[in-house]
Amino acid sequence: MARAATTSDAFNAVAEPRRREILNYLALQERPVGEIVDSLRVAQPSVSKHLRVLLEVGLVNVRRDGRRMLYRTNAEAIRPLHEWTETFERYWRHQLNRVKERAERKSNPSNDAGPDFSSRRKNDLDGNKN
Amino acid sequence: MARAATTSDAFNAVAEPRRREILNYLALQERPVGEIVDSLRVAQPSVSKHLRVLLEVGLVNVRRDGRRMLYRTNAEAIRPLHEWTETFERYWRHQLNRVKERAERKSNPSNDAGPDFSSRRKNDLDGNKN
DNA sequence: ACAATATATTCCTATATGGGAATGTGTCAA
DNA sequence: TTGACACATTCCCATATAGGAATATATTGT
Repeated sequence: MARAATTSDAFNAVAEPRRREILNYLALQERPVGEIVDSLRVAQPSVSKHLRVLLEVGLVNVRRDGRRMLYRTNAEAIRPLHEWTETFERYWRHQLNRVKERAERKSNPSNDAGPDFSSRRKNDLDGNKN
Repeated sequence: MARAATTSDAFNAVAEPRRREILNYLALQERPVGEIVDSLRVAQPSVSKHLRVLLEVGLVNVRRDGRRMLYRTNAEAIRPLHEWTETFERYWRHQLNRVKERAERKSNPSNDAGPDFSSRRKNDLDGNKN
């Protein structure tokens, strides 16, 4: 199986950075495609395609105004993401506390041991990725 | 250009539903891979691969315990997503107000016009997709 | 040293992507 | 009707997936 379609849900649609920019831009006011093109410096067909994806997952609305199409962010569709991330809020608060505690104990001089590999994080295995 | 790598940032990593499940599961406690396999009913190699992605973007931590690897969600890495979605909170509040107003006006009987296509949303153009 | 356990990696393939270029479609104005 | 303008769609392609199957690696107990 390949990766899920970008149009399968808001999570996938929003994974693309340009689409996030567009959503930011269209949050305040509705705007015609041409203004998005000019403001974000992206080719027009590219913008149209991104808007199509956003429209399919309900992240934007459109209405026609003469020959222009006015798009606007539908903030409501972002709520599910907000709510999912929110369930982790209490955890990072805890972690912050733990970090603080460790920092406080740090004033206590006792360990000068080597580096700690007990909890690897990203760049340990980055190896290659340029 | 193809889609950005799943390992390019938290947004992309989290787009995959199974990876979100894993993050939920590992938020409370650290767990060995085997338990994830059993609990979420996913093939072991699949779980390992998802964990690799999550590790590369810093969404989980690991530490070894004998022959087991204990993974745990690093909630802190989810904050950027939370913060991005948060910038839209005020907008959906506004929209909710507008919806409420409309609902209140609804008690006023006056319009029986046809359907409104002025603001298309998803399923209007869904056409085919299965 | 060896078998058993736990996890990671590799190989395979169908599928969807995003950008660029070219072209299609719809709307207005004269 | 025709031309100009504003968008949308199509075609092409290099690239990266997620899952399944098979295999590799690491650690422990005997």
